[in-house]
Amino acid sequence: MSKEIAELLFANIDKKPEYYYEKYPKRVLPEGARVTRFAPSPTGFVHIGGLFSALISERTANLSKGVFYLRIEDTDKKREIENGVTGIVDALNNFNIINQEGATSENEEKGSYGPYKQSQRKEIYQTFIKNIIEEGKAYPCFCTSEELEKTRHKQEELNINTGYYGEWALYRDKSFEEIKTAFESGKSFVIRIKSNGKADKKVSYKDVVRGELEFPENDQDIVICKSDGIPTYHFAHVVDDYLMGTTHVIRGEEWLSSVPVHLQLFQIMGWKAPKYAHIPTILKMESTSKRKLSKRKDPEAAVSFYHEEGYPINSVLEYLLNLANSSFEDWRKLNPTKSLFEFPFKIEKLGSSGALFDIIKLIDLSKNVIAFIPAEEIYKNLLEWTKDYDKDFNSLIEKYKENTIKFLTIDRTGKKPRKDISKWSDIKNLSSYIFDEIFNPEYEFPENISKENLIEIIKNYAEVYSFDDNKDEWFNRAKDFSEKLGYAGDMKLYKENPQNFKGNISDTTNIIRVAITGRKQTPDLYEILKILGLDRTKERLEKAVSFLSSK
RNA sequence: GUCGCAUUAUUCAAGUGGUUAAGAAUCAUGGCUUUCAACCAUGUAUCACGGGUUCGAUUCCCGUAUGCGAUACCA
Repeated sequence: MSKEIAELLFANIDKKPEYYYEKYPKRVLPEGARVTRFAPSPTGFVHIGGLFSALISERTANLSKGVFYLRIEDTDKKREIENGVTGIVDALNNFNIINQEGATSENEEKGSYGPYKQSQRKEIYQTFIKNIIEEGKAYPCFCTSEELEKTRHKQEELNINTGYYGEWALYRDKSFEEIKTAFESGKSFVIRIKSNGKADKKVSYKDVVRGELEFPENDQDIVICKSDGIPTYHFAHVVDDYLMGTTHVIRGEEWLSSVPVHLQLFQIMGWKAPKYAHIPTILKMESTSKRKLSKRKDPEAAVSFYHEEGYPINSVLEYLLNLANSSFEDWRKLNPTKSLFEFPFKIEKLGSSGALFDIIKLIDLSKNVIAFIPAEEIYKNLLEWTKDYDKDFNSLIEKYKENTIKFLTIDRTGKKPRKDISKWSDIKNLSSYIFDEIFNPEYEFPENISKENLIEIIKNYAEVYSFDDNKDEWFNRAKDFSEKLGYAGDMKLYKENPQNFKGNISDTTNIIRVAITGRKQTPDLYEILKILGLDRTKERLEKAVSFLSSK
């Protein structure tokens, strides 16, 4: 009888499972190689949690000499957005996460286990569905949503578990004739599995990150094929990951509760289930409660945010890697110059609790990453980034390429490079004083020095400054000039008897700094003066004096 | 309601039946420095709570609380 049902429902399907077993042979891979995938739905931008998951999958595959592929789970046409696939591919590529197989753009893909878009695999799913109907393991259900609703209400009244199971599974044991009548009347139907699970029995399995876990068996006759003929996620997952040879399913913890269903589905299909690794969600603190990063409220949820802000790719990747394996930090300390792709990442070492996204930590990490990038390379990145996000600044740094690089070089050489840049977008503000076009000083002079003294210092400095000094000469000159005006040139002397001086060299050099750059914090002043050149230095000093005089 | 997962400082976290409970960020204080940054030093945890098992529990067990998730013809 089940054969007739299968034929009735899926007359158009003429292939057998064997066809696909042959078409997609077992992968030939080295011992221990892991095959993983990133399987998003094209329903919006890529979430930072998605990138996290993709990174972990990619690392797990590549470190084991396996395969990482990208599968598009577009079985829900209602939620799909335009160019969703391109968005995903771009997002991954922007972060140097490259899939060996799968989608490469909206309608293109590579690899021999495709198609990698679920919407194009309908025939495959239906072949397997037809097959298990024939075997009597699945059946059509013609219930309307009203009928299902009614069942649910009744169950709620009786205070028992809701759902489609056991005696509540209305179409489970219908005769062929009844099914035929319903089918021929054109009623829409779904395909459900005939669950053999018992809610009072337990299944256990070993999760790669969480260890031994135990759940009640699934007793629901869950839907595997929707009325539009497209399978549900659950069924598509089982078929795809089997045929594509996935060894490790890495996904968010929201799937944990579905594991019994998936295990059961594999068992029904007669296939060996892959290993599962359920990774924690990335959360955000809001007032006092933790919550999932939300696409609507949190700009930092979208990976494009990091791109737009100009965080280096590696900063974001290192941050995520560190979230995944906290030993990353120690490794990085021991291997400051190695590529992050050499880090012996272990999915087994993942924590299982949700981590708060900590942008302050990201910023710190990013400063460290940028500190070790040579100036020329920073310049290249900056040029690239400003091209997309700050055209004006882009033309400025192109025009003054040499000065920009010189500026970026200050305090960047040696073992302890300056750590003041956390993202490309910081640079404009940090460097604004070397470009006359955007120099707009606020003159944050120290409060404890009188206006007259400030003017005196600046005017005198304009007279003694010599462009040709080397650094030592320059500093000695600053010392002499400070002492002449009554400021201590030697900090030790000053600290012993501060009352003997009007101030110290730190005051005078700082005043010069503010006069030249408009601000209190800058890298090495000597180098800045070198970049500006003699004329502009004088000009700046005059400008500061007239600013002060006019106050 | 039912089921599952989680809980070590402000944050990320390592780790163990007996330890001074790693490390990193943040914050605070001090030091060094011509400024800032950096750097150095120091400080910050009754290991959620309550019971048990044990000579001994943060670690094992049971409850409670809180958070998160699942309970769809969404993924």
